[in-house]
Amino acid sequence: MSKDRRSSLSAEESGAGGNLGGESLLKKGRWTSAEDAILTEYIKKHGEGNWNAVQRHSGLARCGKSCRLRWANHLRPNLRKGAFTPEEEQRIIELHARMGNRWARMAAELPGRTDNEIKNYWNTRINRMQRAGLPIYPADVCLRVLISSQESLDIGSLTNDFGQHDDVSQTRQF
DNA sequence: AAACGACACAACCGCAACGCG
DNA sequence: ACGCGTTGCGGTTGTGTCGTT
Repeated sequence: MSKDRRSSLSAEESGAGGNLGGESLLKKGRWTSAEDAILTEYIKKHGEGNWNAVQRHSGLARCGKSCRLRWANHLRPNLRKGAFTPEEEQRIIELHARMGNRWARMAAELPGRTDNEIKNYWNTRINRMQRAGLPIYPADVCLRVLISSQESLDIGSLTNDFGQHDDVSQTRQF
């Protein structure tokens, strides 16, 4: 089912002509360092945002979506690359217990980390846990989240704040 | 040394939300 | 109020690497 797609994705080194065959002239697949340089240079000059304009004016054969993703996940400054620290892992588990699959929100709580990174980490972790028959959330995390969600509920009932109601429902899962 | 599976990472797709004319 | 283009998010898939058999 996916063979054709696979071959088009691995066409990176065919360079600019990589996947230009279809009705669109936009390239797909892995980014080259040359493309990275063009995108970085463009954003330095014009700033972030307006991604379709990036596509039109940068000379890149990439759709705006792809440019945005590349910038957000790899090129923007202050990105933390490398493995998650134990502290970050702990934080992710807690955040997921509270928020569920709100990757972008979780990324906002972890400076320098991207939603994609967190999502990837979580998905492989989930797979591993499920295969091992282990609980997804450690007991101490369950407890801590439960406590903090109750506190926020109390606060919410006092201040009539919006609270994190779906978070509470998430905590019911375990 | 080769085959295989698990894992980590990168990127695409579809959809919903948003802003603007 | 509505349509349209743009953006952001979450899910999914593809690919490379590494360890195990």
